[in-house]
Amino acid sequence: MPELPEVETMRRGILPIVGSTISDVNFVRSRFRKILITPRSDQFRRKAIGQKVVDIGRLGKRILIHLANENAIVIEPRMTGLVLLSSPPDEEHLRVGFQLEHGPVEMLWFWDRRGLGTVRLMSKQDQQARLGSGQLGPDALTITAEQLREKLGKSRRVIKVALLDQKAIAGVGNLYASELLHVAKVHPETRCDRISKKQWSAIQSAMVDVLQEAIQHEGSTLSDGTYRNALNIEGGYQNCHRVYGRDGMKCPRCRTPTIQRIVQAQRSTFFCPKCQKKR
DNA sequence: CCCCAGTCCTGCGGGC
DNA sequence: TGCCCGCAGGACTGGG
Repeated sequence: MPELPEVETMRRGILPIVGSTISDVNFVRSRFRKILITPRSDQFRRKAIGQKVVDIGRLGKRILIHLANENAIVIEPRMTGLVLLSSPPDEEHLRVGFQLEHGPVEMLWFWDRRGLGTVRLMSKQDQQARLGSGQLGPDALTITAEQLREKLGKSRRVIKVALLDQKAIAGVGNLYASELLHVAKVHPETRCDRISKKQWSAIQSAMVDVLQEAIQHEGSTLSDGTYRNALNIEGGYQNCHRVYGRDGMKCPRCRTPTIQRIVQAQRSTFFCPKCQKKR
């Protein structure tokens, strides 16, 4: 479930490798389906080995490891992927190992239990094609209320489902969509084209507040315990959730036990019907 | 354009 | 106790 706060925590965790040189790349054979790695191993290795890591960025739910040759290793953890500097939770789900030199650590791992994650080495052109505005919307931390309204304001989709559309806005996933709508006091089934200018501003500022707050707590580790930071330590934001996973429990704002779970686009949504009125 | 259902994948918890 | 099934939801795809 890594969303923007978890991926940002991973990014910060691996910042110490900036300045290191990649001395080897190994794709670990596992008994499971190979995760999606492009290009194939020999080409990947040729373009990555010997390259210095010059910066580590993030766009939405993707980590970008920028190399001196202007290529970038783009990691998408998806559901269960982890980027680690310390020893991984287990050996059997290790997917990629990057050996490093001239820096403080010797290895960067990509570990992924379910194997839905991807690791792609992209040229400058690939990055523009795959991460440009045609494919990925502005990052959730920097999009303005005006941009948000431009992107979604005419859509007939309901707001909670629309917030998950990475082409419109990058970084929000299922968990934080519920959380931010609760803070913004907007009902998750509100159609985008019925949302007022004032509400778009409330959504945008709630989004930034919730995501920043979650980053400060190093993300959310749910009961399956999968998500960890780069040092294999759990996040703390799960203890701060207002509505996610709390159906039947007390709303932290209005204090009445009204939190409800509904299903939208085959995904769980949690909200307080008292605080988040439908218009 | 939009929406929905199916797909990938593993681990888990509930029900019998 | 053991087995099966449904669920979790990142992104993507094909059909309507």
